[in-house]
Amino acid sequence: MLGMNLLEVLRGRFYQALENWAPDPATAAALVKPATDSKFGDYQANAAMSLGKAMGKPPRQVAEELLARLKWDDILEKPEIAGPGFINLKFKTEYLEGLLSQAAVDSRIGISPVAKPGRYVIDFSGPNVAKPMHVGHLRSTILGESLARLLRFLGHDVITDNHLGDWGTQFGILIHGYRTKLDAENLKKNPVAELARLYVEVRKDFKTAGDEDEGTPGDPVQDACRLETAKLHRGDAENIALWQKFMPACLEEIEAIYNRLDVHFDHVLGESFYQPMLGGVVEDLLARGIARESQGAVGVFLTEEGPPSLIRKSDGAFTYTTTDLATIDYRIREFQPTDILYVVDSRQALHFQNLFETARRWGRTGTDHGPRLVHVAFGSVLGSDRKPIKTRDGKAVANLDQLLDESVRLAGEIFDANKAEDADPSSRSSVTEAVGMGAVKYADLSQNRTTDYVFSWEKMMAMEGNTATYMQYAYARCQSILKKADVTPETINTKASIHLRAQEERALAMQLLRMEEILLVAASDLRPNVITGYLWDLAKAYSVFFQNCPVLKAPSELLPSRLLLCYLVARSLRLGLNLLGIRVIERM
RNA sequence: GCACCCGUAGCUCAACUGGAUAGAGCGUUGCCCUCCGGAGGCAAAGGCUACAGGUUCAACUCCUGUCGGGUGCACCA
Repeated sequence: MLGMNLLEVLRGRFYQALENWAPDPATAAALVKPATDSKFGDYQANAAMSLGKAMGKPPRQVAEELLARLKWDDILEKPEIAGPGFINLKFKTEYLEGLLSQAAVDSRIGISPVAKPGRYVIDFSGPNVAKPMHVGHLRSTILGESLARLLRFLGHDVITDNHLGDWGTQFGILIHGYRTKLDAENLKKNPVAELARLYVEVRKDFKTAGDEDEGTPGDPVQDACRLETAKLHRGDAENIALWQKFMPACLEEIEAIYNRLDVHFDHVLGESFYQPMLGGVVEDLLARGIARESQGAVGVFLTEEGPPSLIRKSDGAFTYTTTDLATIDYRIREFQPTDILYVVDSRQALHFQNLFETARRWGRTGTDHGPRLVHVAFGSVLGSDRKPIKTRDGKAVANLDQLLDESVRLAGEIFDANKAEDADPSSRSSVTEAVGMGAVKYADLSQNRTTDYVFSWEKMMAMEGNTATYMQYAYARCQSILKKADVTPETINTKASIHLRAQEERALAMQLLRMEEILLVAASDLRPNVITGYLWDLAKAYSVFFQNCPVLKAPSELLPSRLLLCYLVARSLRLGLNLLGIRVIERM
């Protein structure tokens, strides 16, 4: 299945033409890009302008000489030079037809796995257990799952790991609640609900209503909770036993959300898992002179003047930096990854910068050894007032489970309003769940992760424009046509020859053939919104095709070709949505 | 005080990492249902890309400064 990536084909051709002729052929070949406007063709080569300077010739002359060296006539129409020296490239339609025919019979729709797979450890979601999950956890969870699916599909070895906050101060709160406010009966009947209740009840007694579990000295309730946490960390048998008693219920609660979101982890190694290793980490860093004592604490001083990263507090407790260092060490030993991705809020950028630098000094990573450590940062979730949503802002938005329920409820309204000719009432719950989850995920993934995310039901549930629902709908329409033509994935003639007569057919074909190129961009940038942008373009191209090219009523010589186009669109949409963690629906 | 991120149409966001006339959705204004699913399509209006310099054949993109917003900076994670 060679040669399906149009961009790579062209770059390869240009590289050959440039080699032994122009300086730095690789860089110049990389200047082959998708056309900025379809009226210029399919792709364009922008190398002549800069080469003109380097070679001391007019750019248009460089373009002409370059074209004379380029082998194009088997796959391209005659390239044209435009403007200051742009080379416009347009594929021969027969070439596109041939590639689509190959894609139609290929289980991966013609998308090749990468030549050199890496091994990625992806650290995402990482909620604090025993605290209700809220919208803030959504982005990491959704983004991480999508990146895992994308990299895996491209042939990389992917290891997902949920680094749970299962050793923090929230357990002090729970233990204190357990000792003072327990409803023993309820704990037996419904442990998840009772623990959630205890957490909320104790938090109500805090003097300050912040987002943090700790912070106000002199608050008797907080002091009591802190004491319980300290006892737990010191290895107090009673508190350890309580922790072990609480954990299954905590895990059960988050597991339910993950199931609903169709999110899965290969490993769930929380902070507690690394506790036995922390003392050794500190000792080793001290012994190597990377960390030193200061004011009773132990820290890594990365700059002369700035504050250190503490790895042991003056009370002897370790910090999350210590845990993260132990985690890096463990992952390198256990998995030998080429890359470790941290899908975490951009507010922790400084922490990761310091962490990665410390890991480097520790010898765990370097330019010639160890994994690439990447903080896949994303913006905050904001309310409609553009202020970050805090847990305590409450409302219907804060609690994740309620949010998902609301999304499904809204999807139900849409389902009921829809007058689908063959609506199947028995499928209502599965359809609304898929539409509801899809809407939430897509709204998030379709936005560049680096920017803050304004939470809006209106936008999330919008059924027009670039949304999950539109994609799911486009998919269902494809399926509907195939069904009416009485073909199935098993019976459709995938070997029928493809004819791209109308310009709408050709435009759709180009879009279909660009998927590999797009997925590679999405993967190298770790940005799923590249995929949603592609799906939106594909769906629009399909819609235009659909509007202008009858399928079922097509002339008999075109019918198999157009059916095959519908089939390929359906498969591409399904694949793209699947990489985003969104399910398709056969009828909706 | 220091550091990092961000200022793009009325609103929410793109712009494939330096390419041609900065694009979508919502909202606004017009069209298109005897037609495979109108959750659609076509068109119009809307911009000094915060501002001022600089680099370049070419700047939303890179550099410097100014203004405005966000976030983070020794014992929370």
